[in-house]
Amino acid sequence: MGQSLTIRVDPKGDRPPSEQIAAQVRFAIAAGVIEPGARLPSVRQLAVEALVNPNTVGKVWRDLEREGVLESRPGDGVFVAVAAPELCKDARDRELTARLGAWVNDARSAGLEEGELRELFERALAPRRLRRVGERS
Amino acid sequence: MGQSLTIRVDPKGDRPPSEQIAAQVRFAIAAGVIEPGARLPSVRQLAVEALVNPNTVGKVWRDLEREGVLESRPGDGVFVAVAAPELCKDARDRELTARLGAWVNDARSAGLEEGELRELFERALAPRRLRRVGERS
DNA sequence: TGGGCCGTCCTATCGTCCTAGGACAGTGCG
DNA sequence: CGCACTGTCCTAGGACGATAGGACGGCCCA
Repeated sequence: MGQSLTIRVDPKGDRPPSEQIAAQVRFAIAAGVIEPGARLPSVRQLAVEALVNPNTVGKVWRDLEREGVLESRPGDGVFVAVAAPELCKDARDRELTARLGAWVNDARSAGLEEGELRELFERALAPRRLRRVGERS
Repeated sequence: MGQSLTIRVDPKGDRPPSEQIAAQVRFAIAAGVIEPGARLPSVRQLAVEALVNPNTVGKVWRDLEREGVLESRPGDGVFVAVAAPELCKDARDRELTARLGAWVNDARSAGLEEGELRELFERALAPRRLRRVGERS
């Protein structure tokens, strides 16, 4: 319980660091890893951990406050809002649905049939099983 | 048959226009919509259709030629290479697998169980059916 | 041969995002 | 009170991609 939250940022990912951080925070709240009233790492502290600029973290905190997910108390810290879980679950479902819809759309336009989509999905669900032939379970 | 290829670019999408065009071309080749030897739209022509800069299209043609997908004959046009379908199918499968893997990873970190993942997947496969609650199965 | 189309290349400019470093006011605690 | 910590704000700069406009040589066909 010491570390309630671990943020990982890939500086050369296809999505900017600020969005990566925001998405991870939203998902953590939706999953119940962080609960309303909980305090988040400070701008400078998380900046060191995630290897980003303090301004980048500050921007995320500000954006999430405008969404109603966080409550910022200058001089004290930022905290998870009461309505945050509901908001984040909605946002999570919307984002996951949109991404999966785009994936299905792209896969179909690339000539894959429904059976192949299902096969890829099953493989993605169980990446540990049926990896190679002779592998310890 | 008149229009062998229609490229759509969303200027404010999360991915840059050049990558959107390259992905659509690769997918079209993988799907068999365009076959080896076929001629692609000219840099200037596609630039007008897709509402992008000719330099952007030129960059895509050059990148895809370095991949071995296209063959550029200056003064004549760019054409689908013989080995392109194989290359594009591999690239397509790798990209779709990676994207779906990332999706499953994110969905799990957001607190969703395997059953919920399957439900979202079924819904994405059949967006027309089971829209609302009270519907015959 | 000449005109039109082709891909390529060049320089310059713009917008967006992250980085960098500093300054400020508010809060909590000893 | 005084100090450490908090979020916020400001200016400046760089990286990256797209845009803009032009110039070059190659290819096809009348």
